Amino acid sequence: MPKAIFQTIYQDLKIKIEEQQYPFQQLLPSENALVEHYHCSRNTIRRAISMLAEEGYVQSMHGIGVRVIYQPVRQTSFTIGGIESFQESACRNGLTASTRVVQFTELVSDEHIAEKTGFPIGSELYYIQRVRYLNGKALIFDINMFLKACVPGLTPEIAAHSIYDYIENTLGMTIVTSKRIMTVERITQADEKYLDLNDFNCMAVVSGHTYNADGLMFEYTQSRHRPDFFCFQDTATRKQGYPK
Amino acid sequence: MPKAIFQTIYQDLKIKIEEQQYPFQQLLPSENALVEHYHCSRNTIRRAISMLAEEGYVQSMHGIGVRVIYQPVRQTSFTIGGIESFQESACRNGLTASTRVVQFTELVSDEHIAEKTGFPIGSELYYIQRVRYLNGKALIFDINMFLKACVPGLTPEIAAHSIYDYIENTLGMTIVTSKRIMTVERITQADEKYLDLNDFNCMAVVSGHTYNADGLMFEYTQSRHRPDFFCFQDTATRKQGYPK
DNA sequence: GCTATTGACTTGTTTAAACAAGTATGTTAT
DNA sequence: ATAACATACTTGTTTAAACAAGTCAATAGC
Repeated sequence: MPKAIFQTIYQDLKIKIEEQQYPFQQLLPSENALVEHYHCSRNTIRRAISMLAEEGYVQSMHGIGVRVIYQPVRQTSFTIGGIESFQESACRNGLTASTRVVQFTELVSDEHIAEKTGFPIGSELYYIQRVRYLNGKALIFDINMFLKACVPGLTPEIAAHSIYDYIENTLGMTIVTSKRIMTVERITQADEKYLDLNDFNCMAVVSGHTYNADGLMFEYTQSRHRPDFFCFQDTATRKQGYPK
Repeated sequence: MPKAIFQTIYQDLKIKIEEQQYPFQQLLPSENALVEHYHCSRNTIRRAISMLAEEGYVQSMHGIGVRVIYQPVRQTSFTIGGIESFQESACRNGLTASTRVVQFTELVSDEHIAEKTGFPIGSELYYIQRVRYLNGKALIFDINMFLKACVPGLTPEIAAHSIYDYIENTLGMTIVTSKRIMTVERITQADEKYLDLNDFNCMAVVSGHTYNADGLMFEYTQSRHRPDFFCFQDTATRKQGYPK
């Protein structure tokens, strides 16, 4: 439900670019032209455009215009982007997804856990292990740790469905920022035990720290993907005025 | 060299956060307080803050303030971020780097290459293979393809040093946007031939398309990393007003 | 024919103002 | 005591305006 004007314009432009009404390599209408079209101020247009630029849809050129650099990508594997739940990602990738909870316990953060996850020593946590199935194949092994105080009433049943759905819709908590680190690690015994591995000896691992609307880190997640079903997309823009 | 005011404020706040003058979990001074401090408008302050939020340094909370969520990260392996050359990354990670050019040829894009790289069929390209050494170990295998028309006069000597340095400082071209895809792939014969692999049967692969200031894609790169020396960091923020 | 300049575009930066909306802390009335 | 309200903060959105700076093409002057 985008209520803000800039959100509406952003979405509208985005769709038009994806549908190639504004084709690859062409210029968008000038900011002033868009101001007339959408009946808003130039600042609002610029905000929408800057969001598109961040996502690698367009690129502004001083004195020239705004060029479309979006090209449709064929999705072959399981693509990760933004802050999404497993359900959302699976849906976007057009795959049938299911989840099996293989461990659901509580524990208290000790020195070793604190070092690895960033939870202060003594924090009470839920510890969850889940196997994710895509089109029937066991491809992803998820380890989640939640601050118990932030996610009260979590059950294995909820974990089997969607924890994010529970957090956002039942608890009414908003997820805002997620910091993630991608690495490639050797397979573990748990990987071998639970997943359908094809003689791979490595896994694509996404480790993430998630913050709620209060700026409190309430989740640490490690998501271990079988290499041939893993894909992560990113767009980087060069900062102007780099040091030196 | 930040000339813009918002750049200066952004850098100043960033340093103060990194030095923990504004510690983790605390609130920044309010926007109005910062307006007084920096003698600028609120919009300019907000722009600096929004840049920090994008990088996962702070998180704004409506009606409350702006919370610092930056925590120093220990850099264990070779970290990739932003748009950086190999030289820049190596320097930031405190490693000694060297490069060996193992192939330097020209070729013309055919159907197969066009499909994989996005260069139009018939484009004249430089094709370069390089082995990257970190602290003396062969850990990264790079494949680069450059639009010959955009990077004239490229030589193996330049490739052994820094192509980005040549592009930006000698040719005066500006690199603006880079779209990257991270995957994990099985090792190839070239990986085995050139790199010091420790019985890994996978590589961390970063494939990237780079655009210059004209919005023209002029580079396709595939960078193949030995898993234990690969790390990619990312910060995602949840979009408000998500569809439905 | 060539160069220099002008002018009409484009995007980039900054300001000032107004109002909306969320949060916290009072005080008041019940 | 508690609920309701006022109010003084906070950040969020939008507008209008002015000027800077980059690009491009037509034009004027040589």
